[in-house]
Amino acid sequence: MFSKACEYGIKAAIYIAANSNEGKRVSLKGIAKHIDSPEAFTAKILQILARENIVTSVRGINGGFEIESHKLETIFLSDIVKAIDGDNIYKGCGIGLKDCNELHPCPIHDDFKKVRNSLRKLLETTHLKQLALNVHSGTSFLRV
Amino acid sequence: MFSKACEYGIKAAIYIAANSNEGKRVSLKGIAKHIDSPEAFTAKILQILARENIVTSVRGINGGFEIESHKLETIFLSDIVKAIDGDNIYKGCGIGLKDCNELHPCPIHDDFKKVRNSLRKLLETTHLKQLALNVHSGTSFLRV
DNA sequence: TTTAAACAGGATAAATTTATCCGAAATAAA
DNA sequence: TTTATTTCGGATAAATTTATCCTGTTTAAA
Repeated sequence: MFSKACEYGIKAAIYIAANSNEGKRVSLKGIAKHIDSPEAFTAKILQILARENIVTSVRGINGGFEIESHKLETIFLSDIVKAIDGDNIYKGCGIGLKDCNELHPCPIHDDFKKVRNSLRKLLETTHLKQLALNVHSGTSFLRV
Repeated sequence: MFSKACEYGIKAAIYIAANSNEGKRVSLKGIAKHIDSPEAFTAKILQILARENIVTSVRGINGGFEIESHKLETIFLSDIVKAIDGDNIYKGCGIGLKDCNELHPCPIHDDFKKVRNSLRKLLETTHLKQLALNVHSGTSFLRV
């Protein structure tokens, strides 16, 4: 569904969000450990999220990553997916046609439109705060 | 969503189905041309579909690929996707956790379950005959 | 029986994705 | 100011996916 990079990105963002919600900044090392991802690769992904202003990075001692708390409810999964994988997953044609649309549909166009739309809606309405709260309360988990 | 190989596989299967429905056998060359795919790579994918008894291959002059007509309504998109990409796309966890389930859900488990289920249902209820008929009638298209 | 058409499948190459390494830059604390 | 910590970002490597090539086998027709 999503690329590995995107999966790491989603997990990392949720972990950072859960901590930022408590005023805690977290380091790359801590993130990689908690979401069970390769450290250096995760660094690359966090750089993308930082460039896109999804997370804030701070260098030096006691540095790390955080998300401004007022942003927690305005960053949606779609923002993260779009930054890393692009939006083809919920916009493109199911069988990869360049020119697939209502007037010129591929054979599975109508069926896939529903799935893709429900995916898009989900990603565009799920923000980091709700995910972070679930993790924090122990309702859901980020690893194993 | 699907791998390139799987996209080619779906298109090829629909094209073969549309022709088999009219009693016509089609060659690799003809398939690749009509679905706009690389010939040698498409051959590999058709080998997979042949091994899985989804399509029948015939060697030699006038050979090619066909699908037994009685099978057209019993081969579903899920069979093709499963043969090429496996079923992780509509069974696995959205963020790649090994042990994600109701009792131990990832943060996006519930939301994704719906999308994945609708995808699974779609793939498991759409058979080749209906797709082939749409292509044949000009209601939908396989390329460009 | 010879020939040409067509798929099978192993080997290899190209492209992309995933992952690692390392020096540079920034920053807070000693 | 020095030092230790931590992210940044370029280079490189490993793994996977996508794509090509070539030889062998099958088959029908000449």
